[in-house]
Amino acid sequence: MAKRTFNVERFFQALGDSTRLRLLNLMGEQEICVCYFVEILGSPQPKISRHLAYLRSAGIVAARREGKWMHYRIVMPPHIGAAQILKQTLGWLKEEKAMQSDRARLTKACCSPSKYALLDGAPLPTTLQEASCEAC
Amino acid sequence: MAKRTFNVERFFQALGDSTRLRLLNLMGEQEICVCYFVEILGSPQPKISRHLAYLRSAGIVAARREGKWMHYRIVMPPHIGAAQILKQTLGWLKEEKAMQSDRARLTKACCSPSKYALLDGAPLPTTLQEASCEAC
DNA sequence: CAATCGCATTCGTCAAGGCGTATATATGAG
DNA sequence: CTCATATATACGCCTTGACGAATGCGATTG
Repeated sequence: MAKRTFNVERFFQALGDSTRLRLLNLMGEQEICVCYFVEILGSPQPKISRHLAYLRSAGIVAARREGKWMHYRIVMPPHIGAAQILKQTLGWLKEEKAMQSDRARLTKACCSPSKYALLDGAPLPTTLQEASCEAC
Repeated sequence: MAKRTFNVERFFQALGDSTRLRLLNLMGEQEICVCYFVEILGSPQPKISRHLAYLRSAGIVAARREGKWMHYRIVMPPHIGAAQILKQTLGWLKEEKAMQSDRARLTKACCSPSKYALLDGAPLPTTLQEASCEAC
């Protein structure tokens, strides 16, 4: 039920919020379930859901249901210019200290999800390549 | 009196408005006086001024006074990631039909500013390279 | 000095959007 | 069917920001 026609203003507006940038940074090339966002960002679950809905309405992310869990992933906008901007933004975020810290916490959480009440039993992020468990 | 610390959210928010994108597109590599924006966009002058102030506060444009006239130009943000995004966005805008139309009208207006009440006597945009008057 | 020009700012109004809290919905478990 | 879990949405409150209309301000002109 995302917006059918891509909207440039909406696209930039979606990037104009730090919570949403943190979510995009965590997704990167992976598909992640909502409970991980809640755990890593330490924000209330409704807040996370609302921002994910915003990103969905802007055509930047897509959701997939798996049982009780919802997985979110980045999708490239149909607009080629926007897709380039998005890629560049994601690359830029990777160099930000705060964003690296988020990603590090995510990696750590993935190594022992059972230690986090919210994550126990939840599906792990998929297609995660760049970090293996030797970080633990 | 622009914001001293560059703000990433503010940067993207500044790009999330079509009027501001049109202004940035018109500036491109030139320095343009406010009356040209008013003439080309056909918007009320206070509206133009407010959006230019927003872009200034986001650290994307700078203003220079010359007598009665104010000239605006794009300045690259101190943040290297933002600068790249901005450049890419400007390149993208050049390919948009509506943006090309704006630029065409600007070029035409520059050829005979005396035909436009608002522009008569106003300083021409400077460092305009890519378009000469053979368009007329 | 006063008038005018070019532009910026203020004011009132309205819609969008961010937040926390509470509640609804969907799925799986028992 | 009932309950618990995971997530989404609704609600009320507040802030931001977009707009038109009016006004303020700096600079040139006479």
